[in-house]
Amino acid sequence: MAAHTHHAHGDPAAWTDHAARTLAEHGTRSGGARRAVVATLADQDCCASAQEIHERLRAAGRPVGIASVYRSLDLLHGLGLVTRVETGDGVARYEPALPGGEHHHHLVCVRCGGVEAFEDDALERAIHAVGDRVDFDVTAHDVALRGRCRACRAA
Amino acid sequence: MAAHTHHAHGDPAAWTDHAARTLAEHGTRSGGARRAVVATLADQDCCASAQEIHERLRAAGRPVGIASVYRSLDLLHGLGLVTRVETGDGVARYEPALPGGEHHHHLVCVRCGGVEAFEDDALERAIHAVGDRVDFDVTAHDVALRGRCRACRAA
DNA sequence: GCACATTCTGATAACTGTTCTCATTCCCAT
DNA sequence: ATGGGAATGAGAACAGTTATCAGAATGTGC
Repeated sequence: MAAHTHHAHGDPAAWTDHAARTLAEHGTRSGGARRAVVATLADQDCCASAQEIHERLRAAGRPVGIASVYRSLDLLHGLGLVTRVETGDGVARYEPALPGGEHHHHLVCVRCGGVEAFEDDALERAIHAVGDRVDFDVTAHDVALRGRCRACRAA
Repeated sequence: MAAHTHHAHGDPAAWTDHAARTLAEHGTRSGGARRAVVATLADQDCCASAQEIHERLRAAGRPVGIASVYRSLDLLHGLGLVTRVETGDGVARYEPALPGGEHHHHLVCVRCGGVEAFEDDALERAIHAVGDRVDFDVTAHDVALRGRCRACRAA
């Protein structure tokens, strides 16, 4: 899992602004801890767990209580500002959700636990078709493909 | 979540036999606890958590240590005899995996936590197409649609 | 059928990720 | 500036899962 400078979610600043606006509209106050969590989310390439965010903040010299990290993520998720991703190892991961609704899905390596993102229009269309067909008011979906990443395939 | 007599996985006895055979080939001994877990899995309509299986066994007058339930599920999963399903509430659920590879996906109600199953060929095709396109050795996949079930939509 | 090596089992302790509690701090409308 | 209420952080509490270990069950070779 190398660090990337590329952001799969578009301009980080755009999402940060969008998040700040939505939070303000919701009537929340702007505390330092949540602002730090939002900044960390905006700056990440793919999904991160609460503990990873907590650790990243501590490393950046802006320690935030773990409870505040969980609280912030919960609030952001409730407002639709982040997507919760389950990779199957029992930890919840989060990533910024763009207002437009564009999103990606994940490839999870069963060996190293690494996560990569992919997008696929045909897959989205198939999922929406299912949603229309079914007696269920579908509001979200997620897809995880499991297997071995390039590095782990060799090993 | 009403109990159904319909089995989404075909003939329960067929899977039970398949499981027994695979376990024997793998060189495991046949203890009572694991046999009871296999029987419970075979008899269920959709995915169940370890704790649900534990409870079901206790209710049926065949109590099994919770550790044995987890151990059995882990072994069965390792042999590809069960599928692990993540519904997003932090608990792992399991259901029999048929040898042919036929499988379904899940509709998760975000309100009551209920789970329903669905199948869709177009979705499967789209997923396989992604698997071929991507630099990842995909061996499994799962899809969860989230929303409100019929009952919770009204509430 | 019997003895034996091994595996399986179950009670319980330990761990991990997450949520709850509550006293304190901080934000911001007034 | 100040007062009321939300936000924060430390730590306790919790749930699901995994590890440990002594005793019971399995099945193989005789």
